[in-house]
Amino acid sequence: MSYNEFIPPHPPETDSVNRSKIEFPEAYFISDGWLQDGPIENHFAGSGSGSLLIHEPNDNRESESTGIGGRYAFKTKSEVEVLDDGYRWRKYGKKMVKNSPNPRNYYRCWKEGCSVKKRVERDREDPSYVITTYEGIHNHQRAS
DNA sequence: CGTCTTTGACCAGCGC
DNA sequence: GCGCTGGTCAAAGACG
Repeated sequence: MSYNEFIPPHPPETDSVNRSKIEFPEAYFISDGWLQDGPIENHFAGSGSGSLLIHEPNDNRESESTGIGGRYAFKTKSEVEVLDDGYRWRKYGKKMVKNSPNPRNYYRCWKEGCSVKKRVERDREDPSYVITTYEGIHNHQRAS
């Protein structure tokens, strides 16, 4: 298993019946510095060291079509905060946030027309943890 | 030499 | 209205 196999989470298939259900058909997350394979919901259901912090699906139809949608935050244990997850990320900002001695980094998907953003920040309590927030949906396949 | 990060400045929203 | 705070821009430089 390598970092190249990591597929960032993306919003679940919209289910008109039960929107609150969280499904990540082929998403993975990082735990203890290693990639875990399998659906994210399985890991979060268990007692893994990673955890889903927030999940904010966007019910706006317009945003569904444009690919700008849900927001997902993950708290994972990892040495590195920037890794090759199959997408190319361009760092565009760094900021010191209040209430934390650690900087927060801002990344945007390299692909033009794809407005997916991610935000990486170390846990204030335990610096060995990294909090990653994904925002939006990739409107393209993973590009090497 | 091209690509990507760095970093301070800039901007917009919000509370006072 | 003003200043703080979080988010973004863009020029310059690091790095292979």
